[in-house]
Amino acid sequence: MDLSKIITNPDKLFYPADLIFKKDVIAYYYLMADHILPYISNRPFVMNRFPDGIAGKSFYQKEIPAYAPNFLNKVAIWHEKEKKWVNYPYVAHKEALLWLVNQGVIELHCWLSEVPQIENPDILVFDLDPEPPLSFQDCLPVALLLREVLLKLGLEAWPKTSGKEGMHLFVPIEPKYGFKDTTRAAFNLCRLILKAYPEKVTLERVIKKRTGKVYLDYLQNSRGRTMVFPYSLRPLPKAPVSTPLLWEEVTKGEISPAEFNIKTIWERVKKYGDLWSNFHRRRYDIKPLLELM
DNA sequence: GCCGAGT
DNA sequence: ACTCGGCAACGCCTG
DNA sequence: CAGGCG
Ligand SMILES: [Mn+2]
Ligand SMILES: [Mn+2]
Repeated sequence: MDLSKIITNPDKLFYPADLIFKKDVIAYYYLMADHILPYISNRPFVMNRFPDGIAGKSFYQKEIPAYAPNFLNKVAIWHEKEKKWVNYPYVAHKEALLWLVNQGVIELHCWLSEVPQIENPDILVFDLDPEPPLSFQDCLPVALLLREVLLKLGLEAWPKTSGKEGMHLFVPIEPKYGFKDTTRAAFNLCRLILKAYPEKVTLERVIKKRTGKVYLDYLQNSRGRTMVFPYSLRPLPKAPVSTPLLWEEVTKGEISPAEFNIKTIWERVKKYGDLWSNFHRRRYDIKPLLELM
């Protein structure tokens, strides 16, 4: 791979307050690629682009640019409302990832399904969004209860920080259901959590009704929605990283998401490697969740 | 980051 | 030669 | 139905 053919403007300032340059973002993804690719490979990718850094104008882009190189793959996805096909890029190797990063992509936003089975998600997600002034700490007991119930039903959840204040649990599933099924499965479990923790969580879609609660955003499992994937940088001061966690850390609660960032993450990766390295060893059937009534 | 339309 | 706008809807839920 | 939401 010839980086000099892929990278432009390496000295552009991307995180002004932290003196983090475009070349630092490129280097981060170059060095982290082996930990990232197992999770994002072959997933339809939505580009959230910051060509002038996090303080500049940003935009989302689904359609792969006409000028993209052949080594960036694409997949046509039907958009029902617009009645048209949209060609999404998907990453299959490091070179493709770095090309996207050079385009100003800072965050890794991917579908929960993989090519070619794009209509069958292989991840079920539990998206914990603490409504301010709640914070990451308030997600912890909710995440633990989710894990406990999932284990009782025979499913395994993998925790990470979102990089902001929230938390994500990913459950690897067999890609044999549709998005409506996985969304229903997530809803069923979230409804159970609401029953157990009515003071802590909410399923309300109207923001004004969420005050003081953690929003369990089960709709994040719908078709066309994306999630931030493991080891994604976030476009926030200090360049926080969406960081895989030990359940022991979730239990102890002595961590905060801001401590995992582009500068500090390497010490953690050296100590633990990829904490999700066994994520793909087993996939689960969501049937027990569909039967929760 | 790059293209294309307008000036 | 230069500037400037565009680059994203999807699909669900609520009232 | 229009509008909110992520
Ligand atoms: Mn979230
Ligand atoms: Mn959310």
